[in-house]
Amino acid sequence: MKGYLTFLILWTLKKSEMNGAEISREFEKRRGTKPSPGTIYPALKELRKNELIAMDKSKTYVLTEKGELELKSACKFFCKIFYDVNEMSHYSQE
Amino acid sequence: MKGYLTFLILWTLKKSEMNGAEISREFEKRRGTKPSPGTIYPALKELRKNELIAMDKSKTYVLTEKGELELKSACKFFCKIFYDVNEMSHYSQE
DNA sequence: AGATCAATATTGGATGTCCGATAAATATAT
DNA sequence: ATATATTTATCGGACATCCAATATTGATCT
Repeated sequence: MKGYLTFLILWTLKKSEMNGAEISREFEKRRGTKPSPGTIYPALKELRKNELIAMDKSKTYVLTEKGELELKSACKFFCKIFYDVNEMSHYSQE
Repeated sequence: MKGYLTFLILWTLKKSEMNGAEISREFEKRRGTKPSPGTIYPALKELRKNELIAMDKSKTYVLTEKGELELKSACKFFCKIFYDVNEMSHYSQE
C-alpha cells in the first residue's frame, strides 16, 4: 500500500505544526517505520511548491488555507472510498 | 492517492464473491470512476497468481484462505495507520 | 445463425511513489 | 570553539500503480 504519504503529511500538520523530523517520527508511530529523508523532504518541497503548506524561519511547517481546502477535499474522498472502514477494523480484530 | 486497489479488491471479495465487471462497478460506487480494464484484469491475475483469490468456471472470484489472512493483516495495518479516520470524517463534514 | 453488446485479456507505456546514498546545514554538548 | 549528533536537502534510480488501446471471448437478442 502506497500513496498516502502526502495525504498524511497534510493531516498531521492540520493537527499540529511540526518540522520534517517530527513528521517522520509521527509516521513511525503510525506505521512502524520512518520515511526515508529522500522521501519526506522532497514531499514537503512539493507541497510547499503547491502552496498547501508553508515554512517559517525555524523550518516548522503549517497548513495554508489552500492546504486546508485540499485536505478537506481529500478527507471527503478518502472517507467515501473507505466508507466501511469500521467493518475493516472489526474484521482485523477477529 | 493510489495504491489501494488491490486492498479494496480483497475487501470487496470478502464481502461478496463477484466477477471482474462487478468489482469494477463496486469501485465506481466508492470513488466515482471505474478502473480501466487494463487495471482491473491484470490486478486480478496477479492476485490469482499469489493465490489470494480463486476463480471458478464462470469467472467469479472468491477469497482463498491465504487471501483472508492477507486481508486481515492488511486491515490491521490500514487501521493502525489511519487510526484517527473518524476525525477525518468529521473534519471533512465541517 | 448472425448481429450486437458486455466482459475479459493483454500489451506497452506514462506517471507516481518511495528509497538509499551522499552532502550540507543546523543544533547540542563538551 | 570544536566535536558530535541531528536535521535538512538533493540526486538518481527502482519499482509500483494505473491507464488507453486493442483484441478476444462470451453472452444475449432477433
